[in-house]
Amino acid sequence: MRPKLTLKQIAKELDVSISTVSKSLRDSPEIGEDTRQKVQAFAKLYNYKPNNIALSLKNRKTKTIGVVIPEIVHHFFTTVISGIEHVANEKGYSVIVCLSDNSFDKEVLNMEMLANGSIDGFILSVAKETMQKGDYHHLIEVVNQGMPLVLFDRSVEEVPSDKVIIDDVKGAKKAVQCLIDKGARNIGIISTVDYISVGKLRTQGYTEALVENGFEVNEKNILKIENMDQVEQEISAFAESGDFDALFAVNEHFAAAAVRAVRDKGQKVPDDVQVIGFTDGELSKRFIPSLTTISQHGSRMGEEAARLLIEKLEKSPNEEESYKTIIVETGLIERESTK
Amino acid sequence: MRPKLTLKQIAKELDVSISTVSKSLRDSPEIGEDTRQKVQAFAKLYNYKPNNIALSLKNRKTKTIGVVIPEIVHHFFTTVISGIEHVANEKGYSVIVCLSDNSFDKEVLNMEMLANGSIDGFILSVAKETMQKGDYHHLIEVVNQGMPLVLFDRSVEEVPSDKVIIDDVKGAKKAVQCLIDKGARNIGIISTVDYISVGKLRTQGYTEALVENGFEVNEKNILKIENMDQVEQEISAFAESGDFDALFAVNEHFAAAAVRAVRDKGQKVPDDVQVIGFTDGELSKRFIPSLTTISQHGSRMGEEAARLLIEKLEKSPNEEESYKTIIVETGLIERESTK
DNA sequence: GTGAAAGCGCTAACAT
DNA sequence: ATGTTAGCGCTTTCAC
Repeated sequence: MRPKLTLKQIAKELDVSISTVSKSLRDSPEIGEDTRQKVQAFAKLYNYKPNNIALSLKNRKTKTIGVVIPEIVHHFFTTVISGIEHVANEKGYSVIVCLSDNSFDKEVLNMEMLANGSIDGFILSVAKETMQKGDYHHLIEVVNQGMPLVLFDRSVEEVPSDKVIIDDVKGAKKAVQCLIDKGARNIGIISTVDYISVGKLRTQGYTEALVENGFEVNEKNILKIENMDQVEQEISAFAESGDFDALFAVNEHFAAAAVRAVRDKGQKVPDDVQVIGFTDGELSKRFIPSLTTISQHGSRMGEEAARLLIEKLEKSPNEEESYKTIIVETGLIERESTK
Repeated sequence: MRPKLTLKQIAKELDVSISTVSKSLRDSPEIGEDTRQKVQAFAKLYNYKPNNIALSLKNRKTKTIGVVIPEIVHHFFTTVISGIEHVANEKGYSVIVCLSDNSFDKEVLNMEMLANGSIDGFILSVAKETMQKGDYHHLIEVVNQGMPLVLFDRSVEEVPSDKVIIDDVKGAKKAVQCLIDKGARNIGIISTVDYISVGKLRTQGYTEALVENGFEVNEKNILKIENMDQVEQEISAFAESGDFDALFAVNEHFAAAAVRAVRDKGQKVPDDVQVIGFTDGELSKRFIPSLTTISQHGSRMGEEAARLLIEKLEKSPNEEESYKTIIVETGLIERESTK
């Protein structure tokens, strides 16, 4: 077992001072040609690589980005991470991923841990529980300490920071408009409870689209799923409860469950009931029928978030503060679950 | 903007020495009761937290685990990460995730980056390209430097390290046996090319199961998918090519595609053709028909890997070296795609 | 009971 | 052209 080489050891080995070694390796003009050659050759031979931790301590920056997300077993977040990774690596940054499990406490804990020098800045999507509590101290605290923060997807107005979001209202309108254009007249929405901002906004988009098309909004056509353990049952009951010719689901699981509920009811998708989802994942693509969906472009969001963060990290500290919000356009992907 | 507090500042503020502050905070008995109280109160008030980087440098350990995986947009890896995260956090470790994108070069680069002091040990699943090349220098190098490494899923014999794998052969046999028990007589397998060890092993399991049951093995019933861009077409052609009454797919995408191919051919799942997959993801669960599958217990694998790594990290360095291989049992989850 | 000093690995201003 | 020194934030040994 051969432990990692340090400058000190090289210096001893070559019988020069540590700083000579350091300068040689960084091609400082102060150093004589021959010494430089010698040192570089030695370093190369033994595959010297500077210690990141020491560099971090010295430079007061770690070149790593902390990502905190509610859950990873979720295709959307996964694509976001992938987007973040790509631009981060491109610019020489590492990514450290923490999961909040949608818990407020874990979110706080993770952030504290990372904020103590481990990272240069945050990219974060707020935990469900945090939104519920409406307590954003930890986020505000972090920006007060001068650590850049980019919020994405589940973002909150109360925190002064860069943001990358989609236009949920517009996306939902797009979905509903699509259904109306395809002849739907009695459209149900399967959404989440209102404290999840995306659920709320998508419901709003649904309502607006109906109104703009001169349709009535019927509260009975709006399902807000509370308990994630009973998604199937709730959706089944909902489908039974009304005479829908189209259903708009705010995520792909709900959409899949909706298709199943329609089937169970003895109706056909898309002939009797059209279904449209939100978030374009594997499930939507592979499902039979494959699901028409509003795509969120997760990896685009990740890329934008990373770019925004790195931009902030690398600008001179005395530039004036300003926060951007990037709205990533949603797309409509038509597949088999609509006519 | 209020930057992070350091020991130095506390010392100045309280007009004591840095070491007094340090000791007070760590409840050293050397320090007088009153000073200790004073320091601790101050630290608490201003929410002092020690700098991780400085601690890492001092202790020569980072309390973080590096995870390198081929891709994240893949439910299995996602569940593994989630498993790793949970036990890591429990034991006070952070997790830093890097993607190799199945590229040899990116795998090497990522590992070099992480190995330079950023982490205490690796959990890794080998990139496709790396397996293809059969070049494991970077892995061996890392263990030679004394950095613990745990390989999971796509593991390689050539590297002396702990391993967490599933018994692919046995899992595949379980799948095929299930099909045979349910009356299948002409079973096709949809696999990957042989340099992907899991593809090879699962194909082997398939063959063994057939032989053990007194069936003939027909090369024409074995599809090895080469080009991931043409999965659908290849599977369609394969389904058309034979008169199968059951198909065993080595992952869930292939299984979903198989169902579709069967449908396109005008046959029914499971009545005419039964289908069974490998890896239990969202897709299998939500698909219609939902897919019978061999489950890999990704999060169990992640947990085991993390436990193995942390165990090694925390044992005294002079204990004798020994490598464990943990085989996580596969399970059979019966759903609608089999009779 | 408190503080000074060394050291983790590295860089850079400042000697020589 | 090379070396010495200080310092990033922290712990710990050793003096006082």
